[in-house]
Amino acid sequence: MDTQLWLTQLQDNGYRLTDARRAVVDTVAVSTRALTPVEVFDQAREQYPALGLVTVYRTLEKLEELRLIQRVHQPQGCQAFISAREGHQHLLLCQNCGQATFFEGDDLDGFIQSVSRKTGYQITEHWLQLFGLCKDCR
Amino acid sequence: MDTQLWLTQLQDNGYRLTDARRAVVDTVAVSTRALTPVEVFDQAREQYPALGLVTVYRTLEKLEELRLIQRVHQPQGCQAFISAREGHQHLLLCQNCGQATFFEGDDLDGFIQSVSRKTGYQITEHWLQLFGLCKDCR
DNA sequence: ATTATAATTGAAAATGATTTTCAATATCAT
DNA sequence: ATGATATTGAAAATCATTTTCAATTATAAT
Repeated sequence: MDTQLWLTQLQDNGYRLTDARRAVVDTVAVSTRALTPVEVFDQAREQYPALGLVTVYRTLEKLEELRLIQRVHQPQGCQAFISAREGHQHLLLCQNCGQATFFEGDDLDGFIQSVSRKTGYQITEHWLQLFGLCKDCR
Repeated sequence: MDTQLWLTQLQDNGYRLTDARRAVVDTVAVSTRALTPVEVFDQAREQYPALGLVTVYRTLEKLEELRLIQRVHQPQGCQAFISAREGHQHLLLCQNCGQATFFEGDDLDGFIQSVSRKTGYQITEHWLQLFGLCKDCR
């Protein structure tokens, strides 16, 4: 997956490669679901049992800063993270299994311009997120 | 504003009307910005100084349950609430002053259907939020 | 109006998530 | 190999939210 890329990115930005970080990176890079810090902690400890929860928080912070992961907002909470995509992509989340799928969405431009005209706002960013049931859960 | 409506709604749902609740309702119903529990607490205490923060949390919980307010998700955090609109509306937030403006957005149907077709998901809900600068701040 | 009952209150304590501090350890450039 | 320094995990601190509880208050029944 992106594991190797992420490790390289960390190193290129002056961060050191450690077993703790490798375990966190391996866990998050591979997941198709958004994971909370504690979920990352539990899964990553299978690979590196000495891992501390604090290190999970610190590593997630760095990965977010490098835009390799992104925070996922959901009705149940907003602490989960998932591997990010290049460019402008939106998320589609399965309400049953948590499966996350990205999709492109810049067909919105016309719509956004019309909202801008009507409201007088200068619009610089948008969040679009879809919820439903994935192929397997529907 | 919606103050009276909200109080009636609370009462109709078996909740009692108290000075503490009136202060919270007055504060949130009138605000054009999303407010965090502590912001509500501070503002509402100007009207009812004996108010406790716990009561703010409890009242916000009830207002959300009655769908009179809704939680606002932002990059800086997701603890703020704002007066909700009837029907399906989306939020436009000013990144400078926090001003919130609602807009209608169901022109998305075609787009959502196309994503559904491509991904195999049955899509039941969507979140769209725009960020930018309001008329006054741009 | 008075009363009885049950909801509501605020304070304090408990919980849960995240951040900071710190001494020990591990990475990596030399 | 060595040394400078980033990183670690544990414990403590902080911050947001929830729970507990005895006192108070709104309201329905009288």
